[in-house]
Amino acid sequence: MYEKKIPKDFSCGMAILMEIIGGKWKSYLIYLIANNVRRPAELQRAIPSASRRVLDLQLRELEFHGIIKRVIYPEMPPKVEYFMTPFGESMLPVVASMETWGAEYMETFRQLMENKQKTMHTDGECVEIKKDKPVIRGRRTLAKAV
Amino acid sequence: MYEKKIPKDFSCGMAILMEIIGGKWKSYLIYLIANNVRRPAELQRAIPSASRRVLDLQLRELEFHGIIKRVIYPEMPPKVEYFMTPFGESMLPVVASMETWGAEYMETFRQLMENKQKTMHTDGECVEIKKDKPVIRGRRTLAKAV
DNA sequence: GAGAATACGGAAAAAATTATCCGTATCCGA
DNA sequence: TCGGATACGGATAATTTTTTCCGTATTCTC
Repeated sequence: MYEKKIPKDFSCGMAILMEIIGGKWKSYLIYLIANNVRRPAELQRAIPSASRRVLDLQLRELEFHGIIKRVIYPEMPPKVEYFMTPFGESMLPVVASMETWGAEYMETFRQLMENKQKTMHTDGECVEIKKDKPVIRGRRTLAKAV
Repeated sequence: MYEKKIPKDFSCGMAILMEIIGGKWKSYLIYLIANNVRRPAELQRAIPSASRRVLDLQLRELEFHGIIKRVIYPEMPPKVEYFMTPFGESMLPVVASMETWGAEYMETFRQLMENKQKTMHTDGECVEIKKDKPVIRGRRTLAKAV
């Protein structure tokens, strides 16, 4: 594993949760494994936009953190399956609530971002913005304004 | 803001939530602001391990994502306050559940990590590990074992 | 026997995030 | 008038994460 240089401080709950599910695909992996998608190749097919390598790495980390368990069947061709540990299962409600919130506010979020886009790329007239943003944003402008 | 090169896909709830609170200190900031720590300097004092710069950046992003609102009082010396937006408040229960889970399992997690440490740095005898890990971990070993 | 599937790892490049250090400006108090 | 408080931004370095591309090995099918 990559050797970290900046020590981490796990004195608060969020830090721990983030350490565990912070990776780009980890929450997907947890979700999938909890829903019986167990084998590496299946997981890769389920998340095609992720490279095989990262999924591997993140699965290792989830295993390292005690969230999932890797079971190897000594067969040929190789067979591996992942299972949630009890510790991992304990976090499913949290993951679910995160997913639920995100899904519920997906539209809100998208529309918000769309509006930003508009006001950011329109070089012609971003009137409302020009009205207050400079005053709000710039230090210099504020100074002048006062 | 840093211009991203890999487009993001917000088709799932987790991705949205992560986009919003993924930053290193964002959840702290949300927590603090929701608990009436409003002014930039206060926030910085509350999170001394974070550099001023990152907090600024992450506050900008939270504002950009519609989670908090920045209110400028045109005074001298400068005064700024952050407030949760309704959208931001809607995510407080989720943040709370994340924090709660993390706090609840903090000890579990720490002990787990401690054990890993032991088995990783003991060069003398990590007997249990040697018994099964190599078989589990290495491809080659498995091949031989079969 | 070539090519698919299974599973995995190393090395290096690319991308993203965070840290560090510099600067701006005003005001207040010693 | 100097140091500290307020608040902020640019540029660059360091760190971390993710991607890409290479390789290993076995078995089964065509």
